[in-house]
Amino acid sequence: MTYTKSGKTTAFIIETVAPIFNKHGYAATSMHKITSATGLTKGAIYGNFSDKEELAYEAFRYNIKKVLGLISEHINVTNSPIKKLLLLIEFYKKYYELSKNLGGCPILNIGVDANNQNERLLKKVKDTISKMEFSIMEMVAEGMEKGELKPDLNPGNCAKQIFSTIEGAIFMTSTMNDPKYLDVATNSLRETILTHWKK
Amino acid sequence: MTYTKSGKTTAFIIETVAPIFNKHGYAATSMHKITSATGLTKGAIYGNFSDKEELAYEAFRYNIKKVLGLISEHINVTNSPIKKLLLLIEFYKKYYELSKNLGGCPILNIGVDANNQNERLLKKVKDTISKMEFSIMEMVAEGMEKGELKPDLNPGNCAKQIFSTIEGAIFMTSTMNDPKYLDVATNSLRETILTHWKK
DNA sequence: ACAAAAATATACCAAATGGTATATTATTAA
DNA sequence: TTAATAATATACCATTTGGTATATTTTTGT
Repeated sequence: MTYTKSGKTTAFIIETVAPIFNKHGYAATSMHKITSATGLTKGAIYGNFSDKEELAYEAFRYNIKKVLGLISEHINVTNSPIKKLLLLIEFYKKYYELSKNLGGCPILNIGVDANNQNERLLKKVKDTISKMEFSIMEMVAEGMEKGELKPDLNPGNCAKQIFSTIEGAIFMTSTMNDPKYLDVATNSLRETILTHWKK
Repeated sequence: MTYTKSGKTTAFIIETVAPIFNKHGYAATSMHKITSATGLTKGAIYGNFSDKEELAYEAFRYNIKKVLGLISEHINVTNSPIKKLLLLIEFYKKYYELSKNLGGCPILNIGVDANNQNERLLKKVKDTISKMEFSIMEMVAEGMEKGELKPDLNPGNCAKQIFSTIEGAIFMTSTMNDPKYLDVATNSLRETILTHWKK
């Protein structure tokens, strides 16, 4: 087998740098931090990425891919839409621990950091949010079709409520360093689904 | 009358600089931005503030004072705790417009920005959140005492839920540039209060 | 094993960074 | 009005910033 190095360093840099950008934001992440964290020189970094912005962009993509992967994994054990919704909410109960590895929630951190600062990154955050919101919306809609959920729900609003509530709890929990907020929020969402949305 | 200039420039600098720090964060707000925005020189800035951090700190304090002032103003037209809660929620319906002047929500923006970056600023954010949460908790507790709210509520959890939900909606609305999230969140909170918390 | 190509390190750059010492200008109280 | 004082401007500083040209090393296909 012809061992190929191509792409390996690129991936290593992204992995290493992803939590740094996520934790400290774009402006506060210097090239020096990046070289010292990776143990590589600027030559290596700029040989693999055109500039700091591309690095930040790829770092965000990496983090999102990771989170979305874990979510699908956790959710796709059932075909029932309502069960999927409940599993999604359950996923975020343990999200505080997970997000510590990532350096926080990428959507929240980069969303705030890139706003009014980096158009391209902000667009990527927006696209990610839209995508996740759409997935939740589909679950609700499918739940209505299958008769699991009440027929008078607004799937778009439900999706907005779920995602917005979760992001708020993530912000509070990570700012206050207290998992209680995620607890309260996920409990409240579960109650809403079971006692008001469920048919 | 002996006109005194003392403190006037200090106040002017804070006012001018507050939305900048709020919008761009600490690291991305350079002293150059500050001097060009105020039309003053570094001499004037450093004559009034010891360093950049103090400026950022005072800027946050200024923004918070502004927001808290508007909230009290909006809420303190009644003595009924439940009405106060509903007015609080109503206040955030129009918060998107308001926050544009401030350069976003200071609690959200500085909370995320200062996390893992600036201990002193983060502490101030935490204190502010605790304070606001405590106020909400008191409203709920008083509502229970006065018989406006059901007696089996957990005031601390209620406060966490309200504040957390609102911050999430602010994040989503300002990131997606769509007031819909604040709409959905405030409607949902109002419903919860009126149909589940109200006696 | 070897030449070509790809990846990385070194040494540098101009510009920007936060901050300061000192000169200059405004303001103050007498 | 004037001398003292407070506030601001100017000119400077060392350090750090993101980035690059080029030299060196590694990896690759043969």
